[in-house]
Amino acid sequence: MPVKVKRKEHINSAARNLFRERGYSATSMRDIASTVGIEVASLYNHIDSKESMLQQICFTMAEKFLAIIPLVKHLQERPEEQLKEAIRLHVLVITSHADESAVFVHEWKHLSEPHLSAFKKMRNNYEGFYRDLIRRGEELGLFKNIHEKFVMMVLFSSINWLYDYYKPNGKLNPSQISDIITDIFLNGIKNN
Amino acid sequence: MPVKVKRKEHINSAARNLFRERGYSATSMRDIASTVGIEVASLYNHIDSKESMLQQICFTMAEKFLAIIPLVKHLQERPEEQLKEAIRLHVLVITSHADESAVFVHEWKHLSEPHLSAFKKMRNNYEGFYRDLIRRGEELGLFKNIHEKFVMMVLFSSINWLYDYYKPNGKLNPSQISDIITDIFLNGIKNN
DNA sequence: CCTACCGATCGGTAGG
DNA sequence: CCTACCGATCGGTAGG
Repeated sequence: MPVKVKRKEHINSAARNLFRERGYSATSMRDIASTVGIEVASLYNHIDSKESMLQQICFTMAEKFLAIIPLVKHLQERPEEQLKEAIRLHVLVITSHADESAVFVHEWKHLSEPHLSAFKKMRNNYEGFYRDLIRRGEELGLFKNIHEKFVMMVLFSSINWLYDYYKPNGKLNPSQISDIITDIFLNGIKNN
Repeated sequence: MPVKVKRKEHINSAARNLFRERGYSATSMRDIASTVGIEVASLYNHIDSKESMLQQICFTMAEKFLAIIPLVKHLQERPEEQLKEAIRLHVLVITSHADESAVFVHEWKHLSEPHLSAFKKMRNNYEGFYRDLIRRGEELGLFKNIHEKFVMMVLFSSINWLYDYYKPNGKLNPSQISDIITDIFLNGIKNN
């Protein structure tokens, strides 16, 4: 990898990590510079601005999540199996990008317009996909009849904290994690 | 209520709300002052510092949550019923203090020492109570045998986002919310 | 990639 | 409760 690209990646990875640990607002460009080991001014040879780094993280992750939708739809199976597969892929994205996932979940509100609106739109699309799956499961009598938005929220909140739990060398690997989540969640909402 | 107390409460409520909406770091004392309708300097006749307001919120909420433990233990029932009651009370605290709950969940990391350590200790005690309940349920064969820390995390993450969902005039009241959460969660972890 | 520097804003204080 | 102000720090730029 060229030296310049490597340095840029170093800066972005420091930013990701600090944004996650301290939050976007509490992280200064000086923090990032000193983590990387260069002067603040030098950062700007590689990146455009503090917010541009936040944008990159949020939108890259949004795309990774949205890419799950066509993969799952392509399966053409029942809502239960589709949901299972969607959870499996979602967990894979989170566990393989823990820092970025934390920033995606918590720091998007610091985006400025028009990025903020664009981000919310993408997130709504993603959530809508799960709501539809849940609604279809309810209509087919597979799931209990609960307000889909509520069930969707329970699912997402159970899943979106995994970046905090997951450790690459921990007791559970991504596959075991999604199995357990799927087991608890699907048994929880299953009719009978 | 005396005028002075009323003004203080006004300041604290503005702070709670802004800390929740924008985050602690992104909220300035000038934001709080202008929401209340006074000058920044005047804030300091009522409060000690920006962090003192964060401390007040975090520790007041920690105490409200910890107060649930003796109430539940006093019941002397099976883990399943104790867990159900704990969830009911936890949801009540969150739904009746939505702003403070959001701050409690997300902004505690901006506490300085020794408050930060004290806060973490209280939170660990609270989480430990739920882990014990879950472990006892597993030992009695009532719950599936899953790593209790993981189950505890799923439970808390499902519950701690409720401040975002709950609207005082929304479709579900606190009692319905805890019924659904309990239903999904306990069926999810129940043995058969 | 650094030195030197910018205007803006930060939390907070003195003094009345 | 306000006017006036403090030193520190912010994101970012000019110029080499």
